[in-house]
Amino acid sequence: MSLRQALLVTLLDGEATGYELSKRFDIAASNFWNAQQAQLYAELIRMEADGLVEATTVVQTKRPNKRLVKLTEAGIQAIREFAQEPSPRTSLKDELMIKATGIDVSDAEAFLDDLSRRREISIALIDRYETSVRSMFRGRDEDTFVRTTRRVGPYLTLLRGISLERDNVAWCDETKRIVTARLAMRGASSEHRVNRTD
Amino acid sequence: MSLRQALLVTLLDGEATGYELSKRFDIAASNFWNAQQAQLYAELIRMEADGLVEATTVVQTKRPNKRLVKLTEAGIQAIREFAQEPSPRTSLKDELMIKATGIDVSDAEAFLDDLSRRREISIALIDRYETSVRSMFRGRDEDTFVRTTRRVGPYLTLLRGISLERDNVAWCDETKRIVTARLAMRGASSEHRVNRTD
DNA sequence: TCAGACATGTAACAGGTTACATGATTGA
DNA sequence: TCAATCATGTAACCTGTTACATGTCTGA
Repeated sequence: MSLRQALLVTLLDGEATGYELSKRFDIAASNFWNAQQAQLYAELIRMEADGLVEATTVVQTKRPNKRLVKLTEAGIQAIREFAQEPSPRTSLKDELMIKATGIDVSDAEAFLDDLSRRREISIALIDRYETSVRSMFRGRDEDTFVRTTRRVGPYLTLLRGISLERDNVAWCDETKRIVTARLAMRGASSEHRVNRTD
Repeated sequence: MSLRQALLVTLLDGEATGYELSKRFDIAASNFWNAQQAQLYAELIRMEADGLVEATTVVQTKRPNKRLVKLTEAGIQAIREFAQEPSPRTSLKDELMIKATGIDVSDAEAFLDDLSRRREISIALIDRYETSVRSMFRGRDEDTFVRTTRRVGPYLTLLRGISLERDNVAWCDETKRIVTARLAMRGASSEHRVNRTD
């Protein structure tokens, strides 16, 4: 149940509506957590019942009414308690890796398409994360930023996101190289590949 | 429902019992998928019903009987069909990143402990993955291996696993540096930190 | 005029986790 | 003798996903 904790730390950026939170989540937390908005609204209701957040309804005339959610002292306390427990290892699920494992029995073309799609997504994410870093720095260099900012947490996760996506790009390039080389070979000389003991 | 596909490609390494599969999964698939064994046995039963795998019961006297599971033609076909569909973006969930985001209100010591635990795990995984690569290569260099091996898929995912864990180590080191620097600062000079506009 | 942003929720279903049940064999 | 390995499964519970419901405002 760490969706709850993910929401709590996201609320450190200030109060928000469920709708805003789901966007903030997409931008700020996208490199380490994900959630559907249906799940998010449900969890917010439970968090309110447990006293971790407070909600005030803002009546709007031109829009549906909204519920502004903010952290309570108990919510901040819950973040501190969570920090005391050791974290399990990252669990990741990447369908592209399943396909990579099965490449030797599958169609290489479709896999290469998937690879280049993934590469583009990663490039776009790097750009987004780097823009976030620049706006956090506000002209300061890294050292000054780290010494003077009130919140360094979001910067740490952005660093991880950037290196993760750069690595993704590098892997896509390397994999494309290997898969294309084998494709080219297959056409050229199938006689070399008979009776291998591999 | 890609646990199914993850199991299918894992079975490309040859037939196995559910028990063996769960271990193989831990070793070979741990850098891109995870599953509980309860889930795995249940899925294998469904896969058998769908004709993707065949199971034969091996009677044992000194051990409980076991069911050897292997891929059918339909199973291999299912891998091919899966490869045709585009993959969604990776979904990752990393509690350590939640803690990093909340570091500014939490206890830094506990976080640093978690960091060094994570670092150790990553170091151990790199070692394990590199051993796997060496045993795959069987003395060949990368280029020769790629040109002559029957299955390059597992190598591709190992490459991703190695770079992922190296990156993890680098992030842990960088993060430790930043967090310790801020810790040291806090004690030294709180007057510098009053009335910042940040 | 039409898509997309704003805004909150419910219901049904699918997927994943934890605990339990059973019990012999093997190596430290 | 004690923990780990081999070996398969069920049941209860928790989490996560998809589809649906509703309706206005704003900008292209």
